[in-house]
Amino acid sequence: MSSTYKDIQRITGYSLGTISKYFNGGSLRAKTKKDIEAAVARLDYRVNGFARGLKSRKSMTIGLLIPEINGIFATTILRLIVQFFRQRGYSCLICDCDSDTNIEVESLDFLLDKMVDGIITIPTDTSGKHLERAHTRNIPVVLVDRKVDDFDADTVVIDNYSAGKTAAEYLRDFGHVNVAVISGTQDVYTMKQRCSGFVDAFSQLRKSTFTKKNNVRVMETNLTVESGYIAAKDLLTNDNNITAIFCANYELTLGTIMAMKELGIKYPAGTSLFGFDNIEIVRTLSPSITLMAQPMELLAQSASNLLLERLEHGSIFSPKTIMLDTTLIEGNSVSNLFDKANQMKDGLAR
Amino acid sequence: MSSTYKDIQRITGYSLGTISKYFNGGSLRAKTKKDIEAAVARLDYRVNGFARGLKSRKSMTIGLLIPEINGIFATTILRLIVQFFRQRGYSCLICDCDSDTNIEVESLDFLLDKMVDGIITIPTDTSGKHLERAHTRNIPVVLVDRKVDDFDADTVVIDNYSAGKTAAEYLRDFGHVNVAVISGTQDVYTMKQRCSGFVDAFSQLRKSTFTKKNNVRVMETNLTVESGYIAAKDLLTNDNNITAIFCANYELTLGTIMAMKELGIKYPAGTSLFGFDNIEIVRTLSPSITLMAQPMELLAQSASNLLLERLEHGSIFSPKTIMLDTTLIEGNSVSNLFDKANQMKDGLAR
DNA sequence: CTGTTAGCGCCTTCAT
DNA sequence: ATGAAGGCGCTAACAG
Repeated sequence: MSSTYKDIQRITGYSLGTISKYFNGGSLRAKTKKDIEAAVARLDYRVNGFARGLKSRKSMTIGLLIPEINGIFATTILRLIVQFFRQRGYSCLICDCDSDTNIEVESLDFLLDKMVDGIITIPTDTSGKHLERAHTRNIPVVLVDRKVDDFDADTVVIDNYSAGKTAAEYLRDFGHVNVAVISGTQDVYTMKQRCSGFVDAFSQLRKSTFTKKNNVRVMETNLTVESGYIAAKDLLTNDNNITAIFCANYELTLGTIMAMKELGIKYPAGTSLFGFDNIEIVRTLSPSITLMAQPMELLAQSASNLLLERLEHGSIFSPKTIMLDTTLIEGNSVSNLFDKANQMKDGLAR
Repeated sequence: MSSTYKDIQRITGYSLGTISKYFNGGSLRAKTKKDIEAAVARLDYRVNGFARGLKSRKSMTIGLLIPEINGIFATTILRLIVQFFRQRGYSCLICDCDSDTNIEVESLDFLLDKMVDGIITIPTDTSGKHLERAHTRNIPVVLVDRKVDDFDADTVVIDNYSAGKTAAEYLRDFGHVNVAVISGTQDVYTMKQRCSGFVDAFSQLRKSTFTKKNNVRVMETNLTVESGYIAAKDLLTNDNNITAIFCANYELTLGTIMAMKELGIKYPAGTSLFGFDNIEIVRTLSPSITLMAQPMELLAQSASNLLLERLEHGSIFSPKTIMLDTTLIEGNSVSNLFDKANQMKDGLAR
């Protein structure tokens, strides 16, 4: 059983009101502070968060709800957010839902039951209706990475469509026509956007330049290294026309690299590779990978600031959406087919 | 502002006590239940966790405290534990401390403040003294993966020393003498144990068999893919005598594989590779990796059961330690130098 | 089976 | 600057 104000009162003689002030920043005599401080130390006293929350209705806790605790993107963002709020006196409560929408709802309720002051989530469910439960209780919600159809709240996403388009244009400018995408399933907001951007860019190309129908083979799989690896291996062993692969997220990029290396296919010489996310190991490989980089810090920071704003100024109305740009990081994983063609004409290298 | 028992009372006419029973499993008339149920639905009522916790002093919540939310081993275990407790009506509260002992203490206090009923932790601090704070409050603690010097509690670890030894003996039996270890720093319990087991096995070897001092070069670095990659690259470019590398955890294994592939060093032909942890992508690579596999499910299950036992039967005394065995998974990443020697004699392969 | 009552530990006026 | 008193929403023990 832990100690309470009463214990401190017994030791110091001060009243409960005075002791409360000590913990909540009232003005006290130096000696009073000292006395209470000593008692606190002696008792190893900690304020009871439940009792405090019961009155103040604030828990100084933020709920974080993400699809997978194993996803590098999510956990990277998560860490930055946790850090942000720790520095401001908030703790974070982390839930993952295994990409299961039922568990997602459960977890949301769990967070609400724990009286979190606000929620930042990468939603799994595409409708997002479950999040209404938070707004009903006047708990602000910030969406990160994925938009949602039926729920309006502050949102931070990157311009996924443009990212896909940029990748496509880059490959096109290097002469690639037969390309493939390794992507997650299209019910994931980011995947759909990135694929659409990519495929649309190539479709326009078809209309204008090419007579033969150009292929954009889109392979959909799970968002894991292993899935990407399997998909890439499948693709590379069965489709010999592909000159370039666009991987729509980090795990898929890594899996594809593993598959290529295993098959002895070098990039860019054998097949060109265009990746996503400038994090972890991919950042240090050589040849370096050409990829679209997301501004992770900015994402985390924007989301955190949006929520903090709501926490400090109340009101859930007129939500903002922030769309951040991705950056093309040029490495050496995409070959220039035009150069190649020229070189062959000139009788140079292969 | 959310609704309370009083609101339900106003609608149904039942007293607070009866309503409380509805939420805590007392026996009520069918009609009474129906009435309350209807009111609850209408109000979208949820029990106030603060008020409940204040009385009952139970939260039906387990605290999980780990070093890094990015570590695959930890998060794999974590998911299994969360699943276990979810099925039994408990929720889990996840904290990571960035491998920072100060944050670890803070996070522990956070968990205690949230009135968790029990804690499962992979400790960062090697002393573990901070965990006393939990026992003082009569909160049971279960340690997973790492032992701790100054705190006695239920513990589940694998036999890391034997794992290292087994790896060493395997390499030795295949004729490897100049070997290297890529490891985390020795202040991490598992790393120290695995390295000791490995190095000891080779030291004995030296005493008995070899005249020349054999090398076990131990490289210590951070427990990330990137660190393993850098260490392996360094090792492989600067030390030509090494015939085999033992990687002491999953991330280091993966990093080493990336480095080898990048340098064009094939395993087992170029340098042999002995890994750790049979998870994720490493499981599917070919040539397959020879490695020591940890029984992840059993680890998670054992830890969960130990804690559940404490939760249901009280008493923190006479803690148990469970030590689980690792399994040698034989792949094709270690070459048999004896065979090779024979083959050369016979004028066969390279 | 249902109602009454007395706190759980803390915060917040309102006095002093 | 300090003390006294009431109540936050819920639980539990005891009546009825």
